[in-house]
Amino acid sequence: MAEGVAGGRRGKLNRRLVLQTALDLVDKAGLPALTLRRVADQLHVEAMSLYTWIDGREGLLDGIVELVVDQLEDDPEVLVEPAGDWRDFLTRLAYGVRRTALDHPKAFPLVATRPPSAPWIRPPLRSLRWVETFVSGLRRLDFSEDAAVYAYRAFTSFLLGYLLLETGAITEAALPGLPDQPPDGFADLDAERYPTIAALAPLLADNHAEEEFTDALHDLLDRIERQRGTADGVRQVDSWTPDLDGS
Amino acid sequence: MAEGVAGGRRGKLNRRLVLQTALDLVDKAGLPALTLRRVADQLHVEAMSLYTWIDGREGLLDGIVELVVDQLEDDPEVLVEPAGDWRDFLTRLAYGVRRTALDHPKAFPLVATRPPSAPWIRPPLRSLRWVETFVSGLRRLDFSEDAAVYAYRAFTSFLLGYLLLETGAITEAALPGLPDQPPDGFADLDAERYPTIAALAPLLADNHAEEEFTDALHDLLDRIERQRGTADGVRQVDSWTPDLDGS
DNA sequence: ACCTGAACACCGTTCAAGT
DNA sequence: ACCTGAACACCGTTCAAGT
Repeated sequence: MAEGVAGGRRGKLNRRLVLQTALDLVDKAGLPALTLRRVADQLHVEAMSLYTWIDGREGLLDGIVELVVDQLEDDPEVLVEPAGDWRDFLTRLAYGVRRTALDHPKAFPLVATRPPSAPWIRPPLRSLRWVETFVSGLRRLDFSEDAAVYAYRAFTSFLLGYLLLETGAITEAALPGLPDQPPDGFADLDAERYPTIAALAPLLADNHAEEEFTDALHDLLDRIERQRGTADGVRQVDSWTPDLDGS
Repeated sequence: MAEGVAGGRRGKLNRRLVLQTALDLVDKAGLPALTLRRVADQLHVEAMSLYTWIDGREGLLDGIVELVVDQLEDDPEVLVEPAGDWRDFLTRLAYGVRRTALDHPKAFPLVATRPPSAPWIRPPLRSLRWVETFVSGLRRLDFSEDAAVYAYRAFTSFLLGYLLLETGAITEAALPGLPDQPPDGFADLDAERYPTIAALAPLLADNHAEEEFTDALHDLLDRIERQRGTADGVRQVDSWTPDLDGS
């Protein structure tokens, strides 16, 4: 079960090794189990040694997010340079992000909630590289500037909400519940107070995660296509005056 | 700025007072600042006294989520019994959840990521009460069982992704960045490596949160309406055999 | 029934010291 | 340049003791 790097140190420490060990720990034992001292233990090293490679606990968390997000680049299905049409481009990207999330369900809340380094970098596509890949890809596929930015926002909202719920449904087996119950959570339901829930229990318990993802993605792409067809960007725009601030 | 209850204890402790003090602390100082000892300090009490009212730190976090989610019931715009059509019902609910989220942007990640008590209870509508309200409301408005459950899933995914990003964009002013820069985050951008981002900087920085919410909600309702019109629930269903497990 | 004092295990982080 | 030992402040949680 995802042994990864942890378990014994070979050679010297390095940033990548520290981050991978931390991610392994989260994957196995969950976020609350992640402490500097435990990561250090795995590496047969003292906790203070980690400070050479990461900027404290906060820096470690950022590094884990970095590792998860960068993993997307190793996915052969995801195309950094769009080859087909834009629907193909975004579909491959969406499934790639989903695979990454499902690979690390316990780390995904971190990807979702760590404050990004700039307000316009949106989880789960939270790196300059992926923002550039996304918008430049769409620009090359004849999206207007407005449409590309609109698509980036809609795409990230969709992925974030959807995947956070899907990974969450995986994760929450680790609860203080009774261990010998079926994990549906309907066993102790008060059917008097919640009659509709009781009636819909089999439907609610059913899990069609992948089909729902496919359906919702399809509708999202339709939405992006529709918006792309309209004249200007997000509704009536009042302040598109392109005054570049900064340097 | 949202003084709330904290600052001095009048009378005896109680669960509500403990939770409200904790929520105030998160609203003001952020999640990392939340410790049992600090909550106790605010109440002029020792940390151990809290254990009478909450089940440790984990219980405190769950209680905060409870408080935020329950706040929705006090929103006069939100109708627990649907009065108009289903679009009105869901629109009021959506804006109500959004108001709640924007009231507590720093607590919203908690609402989003705390493991729910059952896998089919989906943030941010994460209480039996709200699940019941949602599905029974739609059932009364002539939604089929399948359509009501489908709508619940689509609605929660949408709200979660959208509001987590909107509240996140508010929160992340508390970063280790230089304090005298404009907070756009474009100042130190490497325009060579990220030319499209640089070109789209003004568009990316622009914030149309409310219009985007309105747009996306509109499309979501269309999607629900479309799905409602189709024959069965989520695509071709293979296992709708209603075998009620549990007691 | 409710709150406290003392204690414990564990945590992140520092700093001077080692190699 | 990299790692460590010792120390510190702070944390959650326990338990017996107070009222």
